[in-house]
Amino acid sequence: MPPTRDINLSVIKAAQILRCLSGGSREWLLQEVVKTVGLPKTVCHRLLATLEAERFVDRDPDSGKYRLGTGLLTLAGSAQSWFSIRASASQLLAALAQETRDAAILLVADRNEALCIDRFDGDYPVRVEGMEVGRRLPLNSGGGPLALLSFSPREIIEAVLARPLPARTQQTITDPVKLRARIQEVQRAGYAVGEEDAFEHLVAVGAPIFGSERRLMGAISLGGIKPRYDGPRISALAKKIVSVANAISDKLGQ
Amino acid sequence: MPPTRDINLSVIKAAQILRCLSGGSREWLLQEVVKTVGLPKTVCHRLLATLEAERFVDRDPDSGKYRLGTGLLTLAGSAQSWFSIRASASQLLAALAQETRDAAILLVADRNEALCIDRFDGDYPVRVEGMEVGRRLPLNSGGGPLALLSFSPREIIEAVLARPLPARTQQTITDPVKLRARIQEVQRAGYAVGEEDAFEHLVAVGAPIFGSERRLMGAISLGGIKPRYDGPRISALAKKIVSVANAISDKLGQ
DNA sequence: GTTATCTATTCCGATATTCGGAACAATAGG
DNA sequence: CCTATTGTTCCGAATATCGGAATAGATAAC
Repeated sequence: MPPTRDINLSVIKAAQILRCLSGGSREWLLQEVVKTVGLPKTVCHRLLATLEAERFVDRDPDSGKYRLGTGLLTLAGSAQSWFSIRASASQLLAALAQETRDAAILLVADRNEALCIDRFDGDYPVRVEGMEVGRRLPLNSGGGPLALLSFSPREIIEAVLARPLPARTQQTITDPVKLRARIQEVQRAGYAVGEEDAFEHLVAVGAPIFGSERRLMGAISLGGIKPRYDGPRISALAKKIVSVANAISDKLGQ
Repeated sequence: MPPTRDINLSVIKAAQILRCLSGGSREWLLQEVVKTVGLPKTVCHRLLATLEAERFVDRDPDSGKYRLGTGLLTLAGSAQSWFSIRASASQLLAALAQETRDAAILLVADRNEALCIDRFDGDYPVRVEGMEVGRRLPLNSGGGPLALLSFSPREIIEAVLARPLPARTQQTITDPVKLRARIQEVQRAGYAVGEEDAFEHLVAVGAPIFGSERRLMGAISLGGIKPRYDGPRISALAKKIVSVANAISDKLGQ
């Protein structure tokens, strides 16, 4: 690690460890953390002990294995409160999820990515994995992110088009020319359909949410497994999703 | 700060700063952070810069003020996944909130406190503040926490009774003798009603959730403003809440 | 029951890193 | 234009972090 001034290396190491623990949905042995982050055992141990004292890390009382701690929930709760759309959207999103039985999520743009800030699941027995609260997607993959991208200010669209487009699946649009065409399509339609372009076997339909002066505030998206999304249902859902998105926009405008 | 071995002071300071930012639901000037946490300006500045690089902190592009960052959402999402009750409860809780129009929350016991790990709001226009995801309550205040406490293992109950009972409002039970009696009442009834004992003007009804072998896994609670909770409605709601809690318990048992 | 092999934890001197006062920008207000 | 207030950069001194090695504890092997 280069001894850069004006930065605290210990905090960076601690963040590395937290990110390590956030991967794999499992509990971690000290030794596994050591191997993954590549720091000396003593350092990991000390940092983990500190993070545990601060409740950012929990450990299993029996096995002594490490996992992320509940203190993070508390902080994240405060962080979430910055997104005022959540309050306006939650009711309508929950109803949408219930009615369609699929997963309804709320996205905002964050550093040229789509960040999921809320989610409601319908009762369809196959649960959609991958887009939980806090997860991110590149703006070129998925119905929600595409809706977000297509109604973003021109400079953001150009910025995204200028950089390499990450491929999440075979279906992801990675050609900037094609993406530009797709964006125009979405702008015309008012919604975006993503078929297995963000997650295999999943389809999602997204629509944008606007605040006052038609400023883009976020997007909603409804997603489920491919077999449930044939042509006619997509059209029907698209109408519904756009109307819910508009309702949220109206609520925001007030 | 004492130079304690086996702990990383920089990380502790960073945590202090994060907690500072989480307070007040507002953005913070560097100087305000300095005053609040009591560390030198240079140190705060460096730590904030590091936390920003790690996305634990965001700053307003115009004002330069600091707030908690979106990286915390991502970590918290992983942390939340440890609570498997969430998946079993979400459907039923959402339906409960919709039907009653009030706020339905899911609690678990964490270090002798009640930790809110999920929440669904009904559409009643007065929003219940105070118990968002990540917030904590002492086990002696509020319908949910009381339900949690009353069905906890004996040793936890005794541990809580042995320590001083924090008063959140005038109505909070702070006398261990009275609390013991109350616990027995709740055990008999199968649910707990908290009237303005956790938050002024709010009433909540809580019921426990059990896993296999009747091990306590958490509690649900439904809450709203006092005028909406007269005697008859409380009785009716209690029945409903207990039945929802039982349904969640059943789902967990499978 | 004993040994071997894993773990996690503690110790402590060397040294790289953090500290933090002071000087410097940048911005706003009078 | 000057003053006040904020955020940022600088850099030598001080000290907290580092990390190899030793210890303790737990589990598996024989």
